[in-house]
Amino acid sequence: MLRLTKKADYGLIALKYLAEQSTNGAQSAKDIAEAYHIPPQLLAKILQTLAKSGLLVSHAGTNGGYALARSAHDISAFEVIRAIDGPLFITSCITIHGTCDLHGTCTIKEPLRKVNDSIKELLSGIRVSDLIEPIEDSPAAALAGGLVSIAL
Amino acid sequence: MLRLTKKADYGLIALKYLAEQSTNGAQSAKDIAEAYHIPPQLLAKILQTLAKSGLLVSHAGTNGGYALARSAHDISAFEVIRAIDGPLFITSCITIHGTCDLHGTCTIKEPLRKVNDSIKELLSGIRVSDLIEPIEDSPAAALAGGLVSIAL
DNA sequence: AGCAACTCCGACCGCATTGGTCTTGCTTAC
DNA sequence: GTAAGCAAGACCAATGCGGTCGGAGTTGCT
Repeated sequence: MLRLTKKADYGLIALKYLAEQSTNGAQSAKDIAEAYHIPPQLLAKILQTLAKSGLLVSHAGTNGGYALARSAHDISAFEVIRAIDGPLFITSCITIHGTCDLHGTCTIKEPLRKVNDSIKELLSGIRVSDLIEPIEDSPAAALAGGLVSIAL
Repeated sequence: MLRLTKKADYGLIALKYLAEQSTNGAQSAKDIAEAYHIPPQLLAKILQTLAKSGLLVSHAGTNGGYALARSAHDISAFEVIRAIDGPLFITSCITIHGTCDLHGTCTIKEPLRKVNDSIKELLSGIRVSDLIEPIEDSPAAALAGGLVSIAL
């Protein structure tokens, strides 16, 4: 259920790495890939996508590479996932056009949309900076954006 | 992002229908399929899966069909989705064996697992019975299981 | 300025999964 | 016995994910 793609995984890992190494200037796709044993060319493509989305800035040439466009604290996991996987939704009922392909007889669309929004808020509350420090369960809870309510 | 399969959609729709028609005895797969313009044979396969998972009871023969095994109030959306789509997880890092394929260097596994659990709780709080009545935003909020907290 | 190394960038491809169909066999009610 | 309905399996097409390849542009060094 609810699988997000490997690309999104890689993207998050890369962003975390870039956040950690932000003082060392730009990091090349190859370096990041080697650090985590990720297929280099695949990661390169992911980073390109993120750069096109404005989350990263790219710098070509020798000693070039990628760097965060914003502070790690201002980039949410939701933005990253949406940039990579596209604006997909929890259910096929909810398309980009908002229309349901079930001839208007789909009756579970609205409840699922609420779930969709809740998940969206959930992910929006998670920042790249939150991924860095080792997890401290209790105190980080407040930091993470706290509570997400679901109203059916 | 976070798409759940069309099969799960169909399954939820069918369960909602069965909950509504629970007083009329068993409903055949064909009837449900026609009511919502769903491919009959596909829905049949989905209902078989749900029956095998113990969420539905099947009754063969004339006037046979499917009925809810439990009260609509006791079946959560999470159970339905898991029964149909299997025990998949939000990220490829979290496999059934709990091992990460990134050679132990995956550093975002733990945060994402928390997200995974939160979504699981979110869906567990939604019952089939909640899908039936038209959405009343405010009062239903409390009914739906209330608040899901995420601790990073 | 010219060269060479480095890095980004876009197009391309195989394969797994999903959505959907067909066929056959078994069970039950009338 | 027959018709209605479930059960179960193989089978097929398409979408999209994961991964690869070659090219174009930029930078630093001499």
